Amino acid sequence: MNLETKYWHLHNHKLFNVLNSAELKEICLITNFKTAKKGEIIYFSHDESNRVYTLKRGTIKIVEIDEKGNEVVKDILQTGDLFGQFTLTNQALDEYAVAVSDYVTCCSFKLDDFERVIERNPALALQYTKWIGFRLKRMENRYANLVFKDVRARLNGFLADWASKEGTNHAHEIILKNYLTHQDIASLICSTRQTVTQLFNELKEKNILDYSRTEIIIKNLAALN
Amino acid sequence: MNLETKYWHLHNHKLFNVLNSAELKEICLITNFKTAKKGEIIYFSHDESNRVYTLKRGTIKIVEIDEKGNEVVKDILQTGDLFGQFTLTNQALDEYAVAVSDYVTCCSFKLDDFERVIERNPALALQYTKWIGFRLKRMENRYANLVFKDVRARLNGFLADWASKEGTNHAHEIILKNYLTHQDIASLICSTRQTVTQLFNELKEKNILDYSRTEIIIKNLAALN
DNA sequence: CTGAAATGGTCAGCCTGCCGACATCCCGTA
DNA sequence: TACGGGATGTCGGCAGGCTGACCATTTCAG
Repeated sequence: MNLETKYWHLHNHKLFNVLNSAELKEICLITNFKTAKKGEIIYFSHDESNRVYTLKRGTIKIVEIDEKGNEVVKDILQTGDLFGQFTLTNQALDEYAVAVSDYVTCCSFKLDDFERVIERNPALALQYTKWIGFRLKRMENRYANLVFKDVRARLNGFLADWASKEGTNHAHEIILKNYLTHQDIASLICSTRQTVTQLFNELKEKNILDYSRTEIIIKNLAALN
Repeated sequence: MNLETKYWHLHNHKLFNVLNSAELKEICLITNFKTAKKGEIIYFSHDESNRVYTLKRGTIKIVEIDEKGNEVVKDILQTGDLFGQFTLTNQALDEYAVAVSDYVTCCSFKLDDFERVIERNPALALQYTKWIGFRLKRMENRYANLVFKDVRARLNGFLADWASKEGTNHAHEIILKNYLTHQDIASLICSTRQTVTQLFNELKEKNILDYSRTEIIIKNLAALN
């Protein structure tokens, strides 16, 4: 990929828009680009040199693995998000990132290079710090959810959240393109496939939503709270 | 509190030791100090101007409150830790900090002031970012614990952790000064008082530990894993 | 010293939601 | 169009651990 394209890609990123064009060009030099199709694995925490990734396009999921080999979908990330060793520490949990949509594009930096850039750009540093702060807040929220709410409330909250992020309005209905399986959703809200299926059918019965394998139509958003 | 004392307080902090003395003196000017005794509340997220705190001495606990008024001990912090609006965003969960030990000392900055300092000190920015990253990692771990482990495993893990942080060795035994109630512990590992009591007695029965209201003596650390 | 409040101990009952098992449905591919 | 694998639907069983209830013990202020 040539520098022009890289420049264009980074230019509009919320994280890098605090940089002037000279600084941006400098970053372009240390950037690596990568593309992936649906189902392809983008990064593996243990067989990878320490890298920070930003997602330029598409949707990916981050899957965490515990000692016993259980897998849990830890996060769904959209365009603009960061993943990999973005905490700037090199001790990672066992996790990998996999493309959920087609045409995923992301760029990455070596941890060391990125640190050096941050050290020279205070505005970027501040921006980046806030970014991570956001992630921490988000994680704290998820934790609180798990502590305070039951499965039903967590699913409802998840759906409301999803709708507000990616839903498109169509005459009192909100339509969601569904790229997640019940298993994925279960994993995200920390439950099991069966329970999710059951709750989905319950919601359908109550006429709160309709769904198929490809989309979810929310008819009564208010009922999810 | 005079500048000399402030200077001395900040000098050895892991976060601020990347600054030279001129920079440090500058920070001293915007610092506020506060002391508290056991049981006193140090900060309340909603009736407080946005501030970042660092704990200079003593132990505190962070308590989170949900919409229904349920309280959960979110964290126990030791000397050197950060709390308050340290993510540099001004939207906080409902929480407060309360002194657990006597003679708690902490210093605080206004969010804006602190941001300005960070913007001018890239090294500090980097250090600070790593700090928050560390907190994020810790939070992710707690989340994973909740997802993967049952209550017994969580309690064992919690005790092992505690022992490694604050335990003092005495002839094959590890002694912990116990400033937490069963209720506190339950809250931290996301369980209930009764269950914690029950598990503690089980551990005592198996001769893995002894405990009273004031201390916990771990006799067989290995058995906790 | 005394009484109230906080903490710890114990138990029966029950409920959420996990687990295993199996049937069915959908969809891409050959 | 037939096949196979992944995704979804459904159900009974059951257990971890929460709930409420009550009492004993310790702590601490007045």
